[in-house]
Amino acid sequence: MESKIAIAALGALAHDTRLGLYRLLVQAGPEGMAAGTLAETLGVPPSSLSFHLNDLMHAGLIEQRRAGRHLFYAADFARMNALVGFLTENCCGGRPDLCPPTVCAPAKGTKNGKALSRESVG
Amino acid sequence: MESKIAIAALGALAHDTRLGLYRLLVQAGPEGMAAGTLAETLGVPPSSLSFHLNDLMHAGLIEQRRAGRHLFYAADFARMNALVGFLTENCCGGRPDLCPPTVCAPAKGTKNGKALSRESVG
DNA sequence: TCTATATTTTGATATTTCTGGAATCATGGA
DNA sequence: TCCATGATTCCAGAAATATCAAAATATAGA
Repeated sequence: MESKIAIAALGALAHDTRLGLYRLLVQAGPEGMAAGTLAETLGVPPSSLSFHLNDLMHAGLIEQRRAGRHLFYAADFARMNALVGFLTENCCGGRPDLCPPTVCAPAKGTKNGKALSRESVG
Repeated sequence: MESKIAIAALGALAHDTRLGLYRLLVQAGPEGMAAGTLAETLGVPPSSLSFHLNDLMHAGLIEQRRAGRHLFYAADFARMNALVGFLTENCCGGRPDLCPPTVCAPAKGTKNGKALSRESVG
């Protein structure tokens, strides 16, 4: 049952538009952004935007809140943290100390845009 | 270009069989497991197994190595760490200190099987 | 109510991904 | 060589996803 939740989240993020949306919302923080702003920023037709926002919501990765005529969306950080925990669960049989240093270790120095660039991906 | 890499990794993990494979390999550590053992453990037909292992390899999430007649697969932890960094990059506009405490924070207490269960997913 | 704005839902088509049996390839041992 | 084992590739049908124009819905203000 838990893995279904994880698969929904991973599948939701595994798409160009939705990944862009999610990363925008991570940057925006708890305040989030209006649908219209997101559509404009990413250049996505309104119907497509709704489709993808809905996908992210069903996956529990973002939340919706109304402010007048605008609908704001914000990232749900707890879900992401839970997802990462699920993926690395029981790493090295639960004995990460028996593994090489870089294995089972959390990412470092990745809060400012250095992640997944050439040096870490090769 | 970077986001294509992330999408490949996320899409690879967003599938029941592949997620099961990856999590098995995370537990197995750097030594990895033989294809046959994986097939038997998950009850997947050989052709399907190859298909999915290949997907994970193309996504850079696992590596292959031969030992006699057996092919061993092992998780590539650096790629996972880079992926997590990419997803949480520039969180709260790069000022996580201005956000509530649980936002932008790395997952905690998730090395032993507690992640993505009811208390963290709600 | 009427109109304008913001967003979602519908629906039909196009594209991609998944599945697993059969054939093929690679290795090690007799 | 020949055979057995371990694993991959090929293939075609089945299933799931993506796209976006058009219609529908929700809200605010005159």
